[in-house]
Amino acid sequence: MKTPRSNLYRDTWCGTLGAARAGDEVRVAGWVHRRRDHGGLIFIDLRDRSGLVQLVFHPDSSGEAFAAAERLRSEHVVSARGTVVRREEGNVNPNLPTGEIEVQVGAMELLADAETPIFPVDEDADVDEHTRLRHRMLDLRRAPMQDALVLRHRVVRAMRDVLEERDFLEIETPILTRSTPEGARDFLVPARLQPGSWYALPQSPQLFKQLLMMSGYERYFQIARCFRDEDLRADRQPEFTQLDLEMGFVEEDDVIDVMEAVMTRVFEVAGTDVPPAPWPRMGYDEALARFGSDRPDTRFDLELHDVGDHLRGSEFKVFQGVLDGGGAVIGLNAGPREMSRKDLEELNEVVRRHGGKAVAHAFVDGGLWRSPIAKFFSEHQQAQVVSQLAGSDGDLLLFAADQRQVALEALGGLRLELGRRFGLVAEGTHDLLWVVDFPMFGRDDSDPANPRWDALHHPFTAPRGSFDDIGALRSRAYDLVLDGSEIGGGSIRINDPDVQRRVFDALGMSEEEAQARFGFLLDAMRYGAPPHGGIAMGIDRIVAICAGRDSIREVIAFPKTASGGDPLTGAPAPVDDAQLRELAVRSLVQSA
RNA sequence: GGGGGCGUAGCUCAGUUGGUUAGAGCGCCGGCCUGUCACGCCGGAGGUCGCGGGUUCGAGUCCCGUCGCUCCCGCCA
Repeated sequence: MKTPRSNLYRDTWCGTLGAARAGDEVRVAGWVHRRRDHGGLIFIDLRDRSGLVQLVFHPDSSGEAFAAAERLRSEHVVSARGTVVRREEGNVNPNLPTGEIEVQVGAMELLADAETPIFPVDEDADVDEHTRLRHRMLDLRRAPMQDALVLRHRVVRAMRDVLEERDFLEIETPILTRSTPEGARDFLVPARLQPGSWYALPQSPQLFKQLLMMSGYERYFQIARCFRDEDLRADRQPEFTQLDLEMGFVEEDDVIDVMEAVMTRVFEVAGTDVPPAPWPRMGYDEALARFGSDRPDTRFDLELHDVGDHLRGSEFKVFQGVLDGGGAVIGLNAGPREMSRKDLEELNEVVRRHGGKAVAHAFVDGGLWRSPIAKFFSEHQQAQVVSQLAGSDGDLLLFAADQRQVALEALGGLRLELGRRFGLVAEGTHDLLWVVDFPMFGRDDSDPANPRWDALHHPFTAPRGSFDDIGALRSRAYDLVLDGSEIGGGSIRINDPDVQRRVFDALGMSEEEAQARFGFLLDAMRYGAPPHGGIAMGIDRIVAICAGRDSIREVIAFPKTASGGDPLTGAPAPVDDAQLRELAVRSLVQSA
């Protein structure tokens, strides 16, 4: 860190002191990290943002400072003046960057008392997350949080740097905007000046950035806060941050090229070892077929195979029924695994959780199966499957039978669980790929009376192919996947109002409805809309993975709990009836 | 909306089959200590066992409900 401007409290950072400063008079300020009181000699580790330095208090050199030091406790805030002294030979602390020196204090001022911290600030021991969040100001003092937020700053800085080099403009878009059906539930804000009407917080700046392209800005980006009122997860918060960008006159390769440059710099500054760009691209169909996911974790194999062809015509009614019904039997080779009955039952549970019905198993034995279901299949069938799955003696083969997509996704979920359970990913290894060629629409049959098409990406994504077969239409979308986590996604957008109308139509939106909700976009397209496309990257997820954290809450200064609350501020909280009246809002919830 | 896990001292945890006065480490407080750096030694304080109800002679332990946290499915790019 650069030398701070000298003032009343400090003229140097604790963590920057070293042997080169020996003999200097310095003024340092910070928090009492630890104290070691030897009665006649007191050591204080003083902490500021830059690190630690050891202060020494001798009773003879400054009785007043020594007396004050006797009363210091953890997290007291002090400013101290003294001399940087080289430590004697045996007193050097090699574990401390400033361990070659110490500051012999001549004068000290206590700037603020501190109550005993509710949990230790000076060590990284696990503390219940709710306690950490309720006292986040203490938690944020601890090294892991400081490291994470510094890393986050560097990552965002790297993004800005690369985009600056490539002539992007950083432009802000509204936070109070109009409700748009981009899939997720909106956060709503009542409009006082127009009783009965509501703003929505943006799920993303999607429409605004497209308008910016139509307005001639050509290369835009924003570090954008986005809001989605859906249930939380380890990698999902109701408000989150994206690197949002859009480019005019581009096709897929242009956007991907920029993002590979951006992310390469990001991984560089984060010290995250990833394969060099360009990163491989995999079609959606292939990702699903091989890994049972549209965001495959390619750091380990255990790939999926459709083994149905070998198993047709068996006496095993479960498989045969599925095959007769147009379904598939998917298998994977889990490798040489010891599995108790209980373990196998747990695998069943995993498969069920991911939408499957059950998992069948067979151990490879002499090129054939040792399995409760082996008797239903001919030796030829067993051998064919063993061969297709490259099975060796002792390998555990696992099968799921269902509608093809269901079986693939269920076994894909099982694959991830096996990867975790058997530690198939070496610590610190990362893998990246682009997933491309997504279907434009997904079939939603959840309501049998009203089957319909949903946009798999969002309805502004440019389609590829013919509207004659909506199910076969592909989209010009691309997702970037890191270690099985979707860290970003984007697409080439529609810039032709007729195509946009056809997409709305396919989604079951009437002409009038489309005009009412997106008239401004359709209008804009009629006044000279260039071909354009872009991408949005999930900064929270990227930083979490680079920092090796399991949850994005670990890289957000003030995150929310799984129920959407903030234990620090108590948000969300009830408001006065007077406030509601002013907003023309009536609560349907009985107050307690 | 559904399923799993957790809730005992300030923090992290143990607590047997339901059985006397609920324990440990760290932290905290007091005393001693001039070269420690997770300082050390001696002593001490500290508990609504998340909350409510039930079963029982007796509940931290069993049952029901409830609250909070968390992971996953649904949902969500």
